[in-house]
This record gives sequence, structure tokens and C-alpha cells, in this order.
Amino acid sequence: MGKSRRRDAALKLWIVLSRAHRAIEDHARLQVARHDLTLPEFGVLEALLHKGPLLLGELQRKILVSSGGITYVVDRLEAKGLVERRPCPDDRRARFVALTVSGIRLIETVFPEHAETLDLAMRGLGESEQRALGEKLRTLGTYAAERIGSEAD
Amino acid sequence: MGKSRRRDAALKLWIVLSRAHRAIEDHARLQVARHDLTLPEFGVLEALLHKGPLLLGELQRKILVSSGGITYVVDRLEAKGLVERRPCPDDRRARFVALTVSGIRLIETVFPEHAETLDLAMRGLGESEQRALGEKLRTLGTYAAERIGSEAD
DNA sequence: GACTATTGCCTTAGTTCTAAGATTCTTTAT
DNA sequence: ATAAAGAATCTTAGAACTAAGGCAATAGTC
Repeated sequence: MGKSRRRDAALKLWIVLSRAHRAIEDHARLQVARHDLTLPEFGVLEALLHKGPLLLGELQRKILVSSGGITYVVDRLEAKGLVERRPCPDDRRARFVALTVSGIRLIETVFPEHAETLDLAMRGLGESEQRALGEKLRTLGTYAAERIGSEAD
Repeated sequence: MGKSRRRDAALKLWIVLSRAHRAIEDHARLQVARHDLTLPEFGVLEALLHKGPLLLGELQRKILVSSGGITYVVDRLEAKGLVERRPCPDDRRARFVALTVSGIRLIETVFPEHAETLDLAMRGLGESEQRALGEKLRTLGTYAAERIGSEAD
């Protein structure tokens, strides 16, 4: 029957997806570690560089980290003097996070290096293959994300 | 120049790869959590089911967990009575991990459900598309894995 | 036979996640 | 208007995982 064959395909795809993700993540992690940053820390700085000050919740959704995790990461970046929290005038629950001067200086040197590292790590495929792969992955990810929770199975 | 365009492609691919991975992982995590398992715990049980007793180091490499992590996970599974450690006759440092009877019973019900969950989560692409995607990801991942550490940049 | 390097597992410190809680804002009903 | 319920935002506490280092056993070299 075709049912088990399809499941095998899904299972295998899950494995190679995990391994590819892990391998590339390792490159990224090593690179940012050279600047004494973890990946979530880098993600926060990068998001702030490109989007300006953000609320903690916005940051959280952007860098795919848990709500408790974002508090911890921002605490640490604040202790290093790279970002600062600011009150939100409209909502006293919420708080903005913004880069400090030294935070800007750091991320502006780390980010281009990061892009270069990823580029080098992904040279196993050519540019057009990468675009095509990206399309398929977007389809896959969007479908899966929409389906979350609706696993009546 | 084409350099920054290529970096953009790599950066975008990294983003969609991460999001797709995360979305599917969420499905998998929810499913095994219904049986009070974490993903690494499930990974250990599944590896033992299909390969028989394994050394801790073999398990570690198979499920992509840290060396401290495998000790922790096996401790917990042992406490739940799902696996047991056995001495290795040839090497007194090493130890086998094997499923217990109740471990076998559990994983034999959880695994097929797991395959089904992944299949459903990945229906955004057809079976042949999945195979093609898998090929590309394998190329990407293998290349990146081989390049690890050689980031003289 | 010692000396060094390697391998296998464990331990500890630190990072991240999940779940629950505290505070503020919003909505709805009275 | 007021109050009460519900939702959103952030933090805290405890479990899960990683990375780095440590000890013990094995293997290789002289």
C-alpha cells in the first residue's frame, strides 16, 4: 500500500531537514560565538538593527524564542550594555528594547560576517537552486505552521 | 555586484529553513508529549527499537544530542523503567542501553503515530516533491557538515 | 613497562524552554 | 460609571539541554 511509502518519505525528509538545519546552525553558532554571542543574542541585535526598537513580544516572535527566553536574553544583553529597556508610553505592561551605541557598533560588524558565513556554509547549492529550495521550504513550513494544534489525528 | 545578492539568497534560505524546521518540530514535540516523552527521549527509544541495544556514544551520535545530554536522557528513561544500562564485556568504560519490556511496548505504539503525525504535517508538498526536496537538503547538509570548523573566512 | 594520546561516559555551570504567576489593559454586562 | 471577566505583556521558577572539563579505561609509541 502507498500509505507506508508516503510515511517513509515524510520520515526521511524530516531526518535530512533536521541534519541540514543542525549543520548550518553549527556554522552560525561558531561564528557569533567568536564575538561572545549566542544565536538568540545575535538574533535580538540583528532584529533591532534592521527594525529599530521593538517590544519584547515582537522580538520574541521574530527570533523564534520562548517568552521566558526573551526575558533572559535581553537581561544578559542589557548587562553587557548592548541594549536597553525603555518604557512604552501607551501601555505600561509593555517595554521597548533598543540598541545602545556600543550595541550598534557590535552588530554592524558582526552581521556582515554572519551573512558571509551562511553564504559559505550553503555553497553546496548554487544560487538558483537555493531560491528554488527556499520556495519549497516556505510552502512546507507555512502549511505545517497553520496546522499546528489541529492534530485530532 | 552579485556578492550581496548571493548573500541575500543564503540569508533568506536560512530563515525559511529555520521556520520550516521549527514548525514541523512543533508537531513532533506535541505528539510525543502526549505520551509524556520529550523528543530526545523519543529518539532514544526509536533508535533502540530499530537498531537493538546501543552504546551511549552511538546513541548520542544517532539522535544529535550532546554527550552530557545523552547521560541525562538515559537516566530519565531508566528511572521511568523504559530502558536499562548493561555493562560492555569488551570495554569497561562503555555501557549498552537496551529497551525493557515496557519500553518496547511504549515505543511500538508511539512510533507509528509519530510517522503519521509527520506525514500529516508535511502534506504541504506531494510525495515526489518531498523526495526532490530531500535530495537538495541532503546535498546542502552534507556540504555544510563537511565544512564545519574550516571557517578561516 | 612507562608515556602519551584517544575514547567513553559523567559532572558541573550556564543557556533555553515550559508552565505558571503578577500586572496592566480591554471588553462586556450590569 | 463600575465591576468583573478575559486577554495581553512580561517575569519567575523549575525542568531540559548544551558545552566544557574531568576521570577512567584503552590503544599506541618508544
